[in-house]
Amino acid sequence: MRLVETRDQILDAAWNLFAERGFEDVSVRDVTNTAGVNLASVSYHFGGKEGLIQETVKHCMNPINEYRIKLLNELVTMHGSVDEVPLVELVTAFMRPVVMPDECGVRSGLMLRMLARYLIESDYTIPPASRSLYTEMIQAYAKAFMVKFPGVDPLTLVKHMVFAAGSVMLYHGLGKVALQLSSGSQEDIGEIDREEMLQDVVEYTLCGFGGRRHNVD
Amino acid sequence: MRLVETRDQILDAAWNLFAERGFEDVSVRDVTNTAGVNLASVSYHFGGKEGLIQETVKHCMNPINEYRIKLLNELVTMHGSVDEVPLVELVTAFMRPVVMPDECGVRSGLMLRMLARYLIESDYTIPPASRSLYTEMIQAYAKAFMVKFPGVDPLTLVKHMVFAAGSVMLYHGLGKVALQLSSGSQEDIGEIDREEMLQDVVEYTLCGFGGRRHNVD
DNA sequence: GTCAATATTATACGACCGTATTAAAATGCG
DNA sequence: CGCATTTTAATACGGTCGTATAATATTGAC
Repeated sequence: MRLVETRDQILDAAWNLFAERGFEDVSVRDVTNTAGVNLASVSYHFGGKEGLIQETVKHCMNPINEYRIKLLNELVTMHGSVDEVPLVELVTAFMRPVVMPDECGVRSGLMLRMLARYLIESDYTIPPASRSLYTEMIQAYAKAFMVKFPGVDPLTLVKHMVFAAGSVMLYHGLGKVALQLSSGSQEDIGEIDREEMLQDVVEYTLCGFGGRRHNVD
Repeated sequence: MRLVETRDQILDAAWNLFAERGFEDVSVRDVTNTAGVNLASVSYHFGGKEGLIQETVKHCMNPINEYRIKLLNELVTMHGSVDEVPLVELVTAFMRPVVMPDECGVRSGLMLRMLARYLIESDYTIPPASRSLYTEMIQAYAKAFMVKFPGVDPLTLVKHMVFAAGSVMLYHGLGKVALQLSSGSQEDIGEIDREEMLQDVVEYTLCGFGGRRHNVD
């Protein structure tokens, strides 16, 4: 079956190029040349460039949110009920798919970058093909956090989820720069350890969610 | 003096257009038409599109970091020494310029969006014209946080600063969406109250920096 | 093997892009 | 005023873009 191959080759090339250089900066010709297929294939399979973008983002975003839901469900069944799931595991389930996208089939650390790109360039609009899943995910976690923090305003919890999602967004890119600058050294700091990063951001998020101020000063 | 007017008109138009639609998506013609000046003015005053972008970003980024440094200095002189500045005020000084850009002459809430755009599209590279100021700012705050947390690994503190900066980045855009989704309602939630947002994100950041876990479960 | 459906290719079209060139106009100074 | 400098304007150029069209090739069912 040739049809599947071509379509997937295009998506594969689009994924890498879009993530690396952005949607506007990559031409349909760039994609088809990289994929080794004909220019017109994009129109045929995706209806045009915009369709290709939507499909590419969907193939990146949906597995993340599916993985989040899966992890949450696993936690609930494992501990019997939502309110028995430790907060740290809840937060980890929420963050892990973003830091470790490979675990849900989303390759490469370019994922966050492409997602950020799309969100910003599309006026923070979740692509239609991913919206219902996103809603489901947000609501599931919101409900879980509401169980853990019965006294806290639900809106505040959602805000914290957004803060948490944002925290990790700059880490891949700016994090390296900032770390480099602050340490004063010019040499590249190299790849960031993902497990350590996950632990860091979970700890940080955990404190933010906890909502209690540390007793310094 | 006509020269200043034209240059400023271009920067003004570029600011709005770039923030709203992105750098790639806005043509030099869009800018000059909006500004009501001739197409060639951009080449003349900025050397080309790239020069215009750099200048626009600089005019948005530098005041933010200058304001951050200014607030920090004020706090130090006010309280006598760094270690006497309450942590909450330190975090507020770091966050406030980003949430309230108008206070340092950076108009409109499009600032964060344009900055995010630029950082992502430029591979998280701070523009050369803003780099030294950025470095100065990061190092000043890093030093201050090190005073407040003498036992904490400096690298961890920088990470927390990056987390904090990221937290607020999605709030303008995705925050609205998420809040809307989670509440289940379809209607637009309207403009976000900035003072409330600052308070929220400061509180959240404060907890993250505190590094102590809340005693839920 | 035939044939309709599906998939791929080659190619052309019109539109818009960023920049350079050249001329016109405005400005500042003696 | 007169003139050199700076600024604005009109326009042309080469290139690339996304898309549509038409022809060719491949597939799968009978």
